[in-house]
Amino acid sequence: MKIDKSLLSGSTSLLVLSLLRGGDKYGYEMIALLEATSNEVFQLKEGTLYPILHSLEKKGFVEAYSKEAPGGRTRRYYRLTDRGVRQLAEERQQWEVFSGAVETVLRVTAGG
Amino acid sequence: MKIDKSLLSGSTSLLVLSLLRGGDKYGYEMIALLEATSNEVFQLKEGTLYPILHSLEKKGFVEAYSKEAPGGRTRRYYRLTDRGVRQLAEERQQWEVFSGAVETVLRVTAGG
DNA sequence: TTGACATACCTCGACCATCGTGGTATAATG
DNA sequence: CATTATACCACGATGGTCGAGGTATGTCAA
Repeated sequence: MKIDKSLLSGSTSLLVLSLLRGGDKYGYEMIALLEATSNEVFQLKEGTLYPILHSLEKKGFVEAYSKEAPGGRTRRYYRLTDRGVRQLAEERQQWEVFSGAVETVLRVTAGG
Repeated sequence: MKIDKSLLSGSTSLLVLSLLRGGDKYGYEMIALLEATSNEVFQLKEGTLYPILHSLEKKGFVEAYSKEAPGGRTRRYYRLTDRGVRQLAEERQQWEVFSGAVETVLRVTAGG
């Protein structure tokens, strides 16, 4: 199912931080991983992800380092910082509150 | 709890359509109602809601009509059209898919 | 060795949704 | 008569995402 893009707004950093909680990852990997774990619902574009990663780095939530891949190519890995862990917890809670509120409105008004 | 505004993106029309499923309403009323039913999580600004209402009207999902209020003031009520009902069903399903996908990513990557 | 393709990173301009501010007007309150 | 609450609306700014494009390397087959 095609999802309206604007729904994604605001949850991307939560998703990225969440991915990194499972271990360091590089950009291209995250896009594929997000697509796989979400059943193709999330199909982040590179033009979306890289700016997000740079912004998270600037805010001190992630740290980047380069590492040689088996083939000899260099990849840019991202690691969650302590501040990033705290930020993840914060954004997770915001997500719970927000989605809970949406569900409540849907339930109350539509008798669902 | 303060919610990042961008989380709201994309779900506002769902919320508005959903409100109207419970009966015709006017703008000012919707803002107050959304705030109340969501436990103060949603605090739509007028500058946000009215453009949304006009856009929904333009798309044929709602119809507007003026009605005199008890005091003598004129209010602009909005009513869900048949197309609006279908659109609501569509957006509801998108929301379910989307929020389910977020939950999945959170669960898988953070062992929650 | 040449071309095609997948991997991998990045930038930039455009778009769109939301916000904040400000404006208008009426009814109720003191 | 001034203030507050109600009620509608427009407009410029902001910020997140997209699409398109650029660069570079490794792999595979012809």
